[in-house]
Amino acid sequence: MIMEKKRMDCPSLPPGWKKEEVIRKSGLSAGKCDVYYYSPKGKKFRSKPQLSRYLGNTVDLGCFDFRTGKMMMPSKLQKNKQRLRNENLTINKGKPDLNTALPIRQTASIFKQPVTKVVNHPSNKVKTDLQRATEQPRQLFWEKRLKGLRVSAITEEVLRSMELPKGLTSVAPDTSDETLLSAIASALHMSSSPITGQTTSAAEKNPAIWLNTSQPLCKAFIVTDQDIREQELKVIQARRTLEDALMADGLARTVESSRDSEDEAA
DNA sequence: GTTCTCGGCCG
DNA sequence: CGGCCGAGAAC
Repeated sequence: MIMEKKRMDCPSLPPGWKKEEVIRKSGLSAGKCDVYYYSPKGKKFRSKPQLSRYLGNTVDLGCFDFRTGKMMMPSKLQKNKQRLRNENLTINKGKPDLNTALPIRQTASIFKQPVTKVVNHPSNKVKTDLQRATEQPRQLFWEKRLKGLRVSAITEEVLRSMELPKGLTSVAPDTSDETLLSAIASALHMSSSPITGQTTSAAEKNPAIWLNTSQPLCKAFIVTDQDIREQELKVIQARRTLEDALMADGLARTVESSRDSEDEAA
C-alpha cells in the first residue's frame, strides 16, 4: 500500500514546514508531479512567487529550487559539451566567472541570513533597505573563510599566486599569505573608503578586541612611490599580454566562422 | 463554501 | 519543457 501523498519534512525550510509531491494520475499531463509546501500554520503554497510574497523580504528565494526544495548554487549549471572541431579552441568553453562577490557560507536553509526582527505584517509593503543588504553583520575574522581559495584557469590548473609586498603583514591569528591577499583584495572590492589596514597597535596585540572591522586583517602599511611604479609596470605588461591573446582569439574565430560558411555552402 | 486536480498559457 | 495559476470537479 503506497501513500503517494506524504507531507515530508523539508530540511531547507524552517521547522514545521512541509513539502508534498502529488503525481497527476489522469489526463494529458498524467505522470507530472506537482509540488506544494505547507507553512507551520497549514497554509498551502503552490509556487515560488506565492511563497516569496508570503515570506516578504526576510528571505531571499533566489537560489531556492521549488521543485526539489533545496538551495542551489547558480554555478551548478551546464557541463562542457564536446565538439571535436573546437577541441583546440576550448578556451571559450566556460566563460570565466567575473563575479567579484565574496564566497559566503551557503547553508541548507533558506534562512541563511541573520535573524531579522519582523515588526510589520508580511502583507504590508515595506521599502527595501539597500544599505542593509550590503552591510550584513560579519564574523570577526570572516576573512579566514577565504583561506584556500585559488585562482585557477579553465583547465583547472592552479595559477601562480600573487606575491605580496613585504610590508604587508596579517593581524589575524592566521598568518597565511593567501588569506591576507584575499582579505585585502576583498576589502578593495567591497569598500569605497581607503584601505589602510589596522592602524592601532592595540589591534595587533589583541585583534579579537581592538579590530577595526571596516579594515582588512592587515597591519597598517605604507605604499611607496616605487610600489606604485612597479604596479604600473605590471599593469602595462598585463595589458600587452591581454591584447595579444585577444588578437589571437579574434583570428581563430575568423578562421572558424569562414570554415562554417563553407560547410553550409557544401 | 473549500479543496483538489488538471489544463493550458507563457516565458 | 516546466513553472505558475485559473477554473472546473469534487467534496
